[in-house]
Parts: sequence; structure tokens; C-alpha cells
Amino acid sequence: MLTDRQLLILQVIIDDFIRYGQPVGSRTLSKKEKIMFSSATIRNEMADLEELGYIEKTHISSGRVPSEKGYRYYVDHLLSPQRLTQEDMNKIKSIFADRIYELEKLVQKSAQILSDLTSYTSIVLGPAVKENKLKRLQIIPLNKETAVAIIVTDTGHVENRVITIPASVNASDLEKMVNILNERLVGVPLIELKDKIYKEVANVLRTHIYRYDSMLKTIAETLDVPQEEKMFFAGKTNMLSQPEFNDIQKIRSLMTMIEQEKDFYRLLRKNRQKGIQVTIGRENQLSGMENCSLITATYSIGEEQLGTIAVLGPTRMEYSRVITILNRVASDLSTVLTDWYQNN
Amino acid sequence: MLTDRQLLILQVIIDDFIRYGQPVGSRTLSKKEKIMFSSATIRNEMADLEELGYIEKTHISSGRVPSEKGYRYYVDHLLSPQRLTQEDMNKIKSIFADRIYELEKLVQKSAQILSDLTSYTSIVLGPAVKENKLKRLQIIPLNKETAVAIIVTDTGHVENRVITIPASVNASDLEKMVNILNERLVGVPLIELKDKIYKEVANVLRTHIYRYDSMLKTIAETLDVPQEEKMFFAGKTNMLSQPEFNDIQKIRSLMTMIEQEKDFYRLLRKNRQKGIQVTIGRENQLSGMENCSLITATYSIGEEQLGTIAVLGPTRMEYSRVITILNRVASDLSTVLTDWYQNN
DNA sequence: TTTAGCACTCGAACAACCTGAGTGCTAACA
DNA sequence: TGTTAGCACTCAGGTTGTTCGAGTGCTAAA
Repeated sequence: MLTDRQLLILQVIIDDFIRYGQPVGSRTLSKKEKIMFSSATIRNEMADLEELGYIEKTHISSGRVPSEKGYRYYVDHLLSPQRLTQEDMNKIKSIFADRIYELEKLVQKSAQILSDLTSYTSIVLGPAVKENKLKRLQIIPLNKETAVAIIVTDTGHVENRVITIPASVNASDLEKMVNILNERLVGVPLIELKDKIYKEVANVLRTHIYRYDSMLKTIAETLDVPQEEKMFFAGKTNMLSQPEFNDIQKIRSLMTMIEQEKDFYRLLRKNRQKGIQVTIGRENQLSGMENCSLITATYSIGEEQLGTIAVLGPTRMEYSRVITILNRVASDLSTVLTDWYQNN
Repeated sequence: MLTDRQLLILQVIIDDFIRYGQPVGSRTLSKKEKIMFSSATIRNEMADLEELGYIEKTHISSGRVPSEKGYRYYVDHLLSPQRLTQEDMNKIKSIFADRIYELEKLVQKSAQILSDLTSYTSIVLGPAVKENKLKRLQIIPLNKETAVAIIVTDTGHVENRVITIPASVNASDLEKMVNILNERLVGVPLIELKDKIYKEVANVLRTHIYRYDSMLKTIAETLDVPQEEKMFFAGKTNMLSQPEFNDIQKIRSLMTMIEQEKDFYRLLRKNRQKGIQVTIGRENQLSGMENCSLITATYSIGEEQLGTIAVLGPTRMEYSRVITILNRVASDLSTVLTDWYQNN
């Protein structure tokens, strides 16, 4: 177990390193007002902290730098709570300033403001379409062979796809079919649609429409909307200004990782528990994340989780500040959305 | 005017520099098989070429490097035509391999393949929505106050927006209104919609619908779809592997420029003439483009230009190869699209 | 247990030096 | 008159050596 003095020293080292980005030496520490003992004492304590794995040297006679274990401890136990400045609060409020009716736009704007506020990269996931319920299905013929299928959800989200229509299906059949589908399927969550079509609607169609089956598959596929939430990035280039990325090699691997959206999506999806999640460096188990930390929070409508907002920064990131901001944005977002949807 | 020998030397210098990225000296040149005179002669010629502004030294005793003027001359007069390998051809064909019905997806895939083939960044603009004609307008109420307005164009493109509905408008009025709008507006190019609504449709609505005016503005705004084509990027990080971007500062300004989509869009829009356009370095008049060249081509349906495909690379880019590839992709794209739309 | 003092280590910055690739110029040659 | 060989010169880049400052670990005294 760490002594109080060791904790103090660890905290001051990490705070200082986060602030200035330079390895912290015993002399620097001894000058801090919180610290009342000599540099020699500090050296002894630092040697212990190093042995325990909380801090590291960059070379044999250098100052100390937090290790991943150190950051982990810091995040779990040593964070000093932050207060947001009025300016920060105003920026956050500006997300909701003009009445935005489209969820996606709101979410995009949140990402933008988050990256502005933190100077890191921000990513917003969501909202998950599959939880939405079907509001209306429409099929609009374009020409003999093709048509656009449009799905509208209760949240106002619109999905569309171009489909081919078998020659055997004529316009009035199509219309009848769409009517039946709407009658039976409105209000059903998108994720259950495909199932429901085969189990319940197929029967009804059989009795009404000649050669319905050739269409059925197309429709079912159309309604099988992608499960994945969209990812919105903002401030991708912010990371380039971080001093730890002054190395081409690191930039390359970072940027390549970000562009590799699939893997990154999977990483984000891991953190879906409620509240703030912090993963540090290699905890992320994704190459390119060695020098990065990811902080995520979720937003929701009522009790139903909708999506994730996240900030990606260097391991040496301002955890306290980012956590406070994320918390705030997530909760404001949830409040506004809950309010909006439950009043309608 | 340049002598034949000077032209030969200029061409070989640029070819060599594009290939190896190193300043080219007289000794290197004298060893090329095309070149039958001594290094001393070459030095004399190079001095002349430098005086004329086609090549530059990086420092007083270095080999020569093409200047922007040199590249310009090279592109205009000295390109040696390229043949695509079978492999390249196959990749290009793969764009059209599976039947894709959505223009946007096709365009996105083209960008992907372009950046794969060239190892540079590729950007595809388009298609321009405003040229499309209205196929169908729908308004689907979500709740008391809001509804989704959906526009389908003859190309199968779908635009949607959430709108608020004044309390004074009831469901049947809304339906009537949508019907009238469809009757009058189907087949009209999107760009003319707004105009047409105020000039022609407003009158009709007045006679049929009580207090139509509160809705009219909302509708008109909804139909005023964004004029700008979407931009699709692919291979953004490819540029990081180019040896000229081994400098953090350059990477930063390049990436920041690319993220600054507005300006970049404007740049692309400048090159809308038919055929291949090449702009080299500062010809682009956009900060961050100093070390880059942009090659663009347009694709079309029949005679109607639809959009632009482009490749962004370092000034030291393989002009010949990229031009050949772009030409090919643009023409294939045009053929496929023309074929598809005119048979329907 | 804490601290002062001391010898030691290392990185970063800088100067001195060398090498190789390249140049411009001149004088001789075809 | 155009071409070439030869030579002195330049410069970037790599290597080496030196110094400086920040930091460490250890020891002995308080």
C-alpha cells in the first residue's frame, strides 16, 4: 500500500507532467508549495514508486514520467475535481442554442464542441438506429426496374436504399404490399422487423398478393438496416499539435488507426457501461493507441442508452478536465433528448 | 525557346526526380542511356535551364530539382504516355463489378480505388443534386409538432429534413397540400423548386387550403436542398508516406487544409472544364497546397456533367500515370452511368 | 527518519571535422 | 564553335568530441 506521502508525490508528479509534458525531477518537486521535504527525501520516495511501477525514467538520470499503471491509479484515486469556467459552460450550452430537430446534427455539433473545448479528438457514436421503431415504410418507383425504399423511424431518422423490383410485380401490387407492411409493422423496433416479416407478415401477403415471395426477400433485406451506429469525428488534426506526436512514425500509426474505422468502432463499443470509462494506452488493445487514452461517456433518452461520446487524447491528457466536460455534455444531451422525446 | 537537347535534359531530370525524389546531378544524368554527352555539357545546359526558371537547386552545390514552371512545362509538353497494366485495369473494372444502384456508393468506391491505385489521396465530388428532378415529395408526421419531409429525385437520391408543423395545420390539410405540391412539382429540377413554389404553387394552395402561408415558407425552405455536391475522400493518410512530408509542419498544414472542407471544395470547383486539369503547387492558391498538385477529371451522364474526380499528390507526383488512370476511371464512370440512366 | 553533500550519468546542444556529390569555370580539343 | 577534361570550390550530412545542466543514488551526519 502506498503511504500518504507517496500518494502526494505521485499526484504532484502526474499533475506536473500533464501540465508541462516534461519528466519531473526531485528538485522541481521540492519547490512545489504542497511539498515540504527535501529533494533527497523525494528521491527516496520516487525510487520506491518506481519500484512499484507507478513511474518510470526515460533514461538513467532523467526525471520521472508516469507509467500506465501510474495513470491508472491517478485516474481511479487521485483526480482533483475540476470546475468548468463560465466560458466552457457557455460553449457547452451553445450546442443546444438553436433548436435542432435532427438527432444526427445535434450529435455532430456535440462532437465539434467537445474537440474545441478539449483540443483533443472527439468521437461521437450514435444514435443506435436499431432501437428505433418503424414509423412508415414507403416504396417509390423510379422506373420499370428500380425503386427507392424509404424507412422513417419514430425519431425522425430516415434510411433509404435503391432496390430492384421483379418484373412480375406491378404497381398496384406494390402499393397493396406496402400498405400491408405498414399496417403490420408500424411501431415495431427496426431490429425485429426482419423476423416479424417472415413470421407474421408473409402469411398475410400470401393471401393477398400473387407471387409475393420474389418481393419478400428484397423487402426483408431492405428493412435489415445496419446495426452499427454512425461515428462522427471532430478535431482529427488536433492530435497533431500534441507534443508527444512530434514523430512522423507516431502520427502515421495514429492517423492510420483512426482511418481504420472498423477497429476503432469496435474499441468504442467496448465501453458501453453507463458513466465515464477511461482506458489508458495499451489497455485499449489496439495498435496505434499506445500513446493514447480514450475517455467515454454515454447519453440516453430516459433509461434507454442511445449512444456514446468520447474523447481521444494522448496518455498525458487532462483527465480531470475532460471527464468533467464529458460528464456535463453527456448529461445535458440526455436531458434535452429525454425532454424532447417524452413530450412528444 | 528551348533546344531539343534542353528539352531532353529537362524531361530526364523530371522523370528521374519523380522516380527517386532526389536532386539530380550532372553525373547521374550523363550515365542515362538516352543521354550521349558529358557531364560538363550537361552542366552548361542545366545552368541555362536554371536561368530560364525550369529547374532549381536546393543549395548552391546540389543537384537540380524541377521548379513549378518546370513541372508545368513537363505536364503540358513532355508527358510520356503510359499504358495501364492488366492489374490496374482489373482494379478499375472492380469498381463496377457488383451492380450498385446508388450513385453515392459507386462514387465512394471510385474514390477508394483511385487512392489505392495511385497511393495518393483521392477526392470525388458529386453528383450534383440540384440538377436532379423531383420524383416525389412526402411529409410524414412524427408527432403533433414535427414531421419528416422527404424528397426523392429521379436518380434515386433521397434528401430528408425534420420540420415543425404549425398547430393551425391539421393532418388532412397537410395531405392535401402534399398532393398539390406533387402534382405541380414532379419533374421540376430541384434548383428551380423554390422559385416555382412561390410563383406558381402558392396561388393554387391559397384556393384550397386555409392559412396555407404559415406552412409555405417551411416547405420552400425544405425543398431548398444544399447546392453543394458531397465530397468523398479516400486515402487521406497516403500522403503521410510520401517522403516530401517527412516534416511535421508540412503534415500539419496539409491535414488542416484537407479538414477545412469548405476551401478545398472551392478549389475543386474551379476545375470544372471537361477533360483533365492539372494544377501545380501554388497555382492552387490555397495555403497548404504549396507542395501538392491536384489533377481533376469530370464524369457525366450523356452530355450533362455530374461531378469531378480528383487526385491530390505531392508536386513530385506521377503525373503521367495518374492522368491515365483518372481518364480511364472518368470515362468508365460516365459510360456506365449514361448507359444506366438512359435505359431507364 | 531526514537531509546535505558528492560523485556520477545521460541527453541535448554545439563545434570541429570529413566525405561525397555536385557545381562553375577554364583551357584544350575536334 | 560546340564539347570535354580537369580542377578548385561548396555544401549537406554524418561522425566525433566537448561542455552544460538536470537529475540520480549513495553515504554520512544531524
